[in-house]
Amino acid sequence: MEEITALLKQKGLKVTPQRLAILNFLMHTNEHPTAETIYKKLVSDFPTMSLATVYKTLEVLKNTGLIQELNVGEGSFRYDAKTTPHPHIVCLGCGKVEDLDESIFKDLLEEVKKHTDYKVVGQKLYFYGYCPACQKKMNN
Amino acid sequence: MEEITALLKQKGLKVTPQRLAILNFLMHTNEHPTAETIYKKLVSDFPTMSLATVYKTLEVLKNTGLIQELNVGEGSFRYDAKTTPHPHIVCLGCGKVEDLDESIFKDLLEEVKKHTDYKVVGQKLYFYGYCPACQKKMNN
DNA sequence: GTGGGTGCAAACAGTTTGCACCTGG
DNA sequence: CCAGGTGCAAACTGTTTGCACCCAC
Repeated sequence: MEEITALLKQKGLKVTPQRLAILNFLMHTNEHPTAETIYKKLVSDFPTMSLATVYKTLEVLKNTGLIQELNVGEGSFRYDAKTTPHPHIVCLGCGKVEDLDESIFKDLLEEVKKHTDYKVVGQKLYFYGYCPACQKKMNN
Repeated sequence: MEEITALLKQKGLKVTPQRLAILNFLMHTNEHPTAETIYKKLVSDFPTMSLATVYKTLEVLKNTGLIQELNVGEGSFRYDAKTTPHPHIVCLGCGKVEDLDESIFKDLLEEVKKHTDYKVVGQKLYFYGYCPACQKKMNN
């Protein structure tokens, strides 16, 4: 928990129990939760926590670069404490979102720059498919 | 307009003026409009057209594969009548969305399949940057 | 004629905002 | 002590739904 306190201080943010809880949760999960999910996981430990605080906190964490926001094409955003640009894969069966190795796109950015006169500063790569568990379900 | 009529019939859809207008508009623009944008462009010609109809129509066109839905990370969806999977680039200055050549990711899917045990069926690639016009603005 | 499509209004989900109170530094 | 954070409720945006009417086939 100290490293998390340090991260927040380093960005000039006040260290509050709510921020610690949210950032800590995001850094120890790989399920790419939505604001709603985060809120539900945390209310039990922080009964006064409100959804508005979760949103506001996610906003500041995003703006300071401590987390990144994903949009895999649902009606809502997901959040990820792994801030290096890396591709995600979405299971169309159960909706879960997992990381893919970023080695996949080693030459991709160069290739894009060659084909456009935009000044490229970021990328989001999403793949869609069926996870092993859902494939099994479909074969039954 | 006949080709559009044919496309709808071919999918077993009733050919209504609203559907013709929406699909026609999408097939002759490259601006990747939102439902709202489509609605605003069409009300002048179809004063009785409602936003609900636009949404319902986009839904059926999407389900029959005549258009695809994009989500570049705004709060809303955009629609594209070019249904081949191709990457998009989003201008962070003015918000416009343009197509990129799909040749960019020729080996990408193979690479992904090698790194995952998901059954991969689709992909969405978004790049973010500044278009030439917005770059110019920033330098002034 | 009838089943599917349309259009209105109302409902809904996710997110944002205003403001009084609270608290970390 | 006070600037900034929190929490509630209300507002807002984008999207969906229920239902009566309409029209393409």
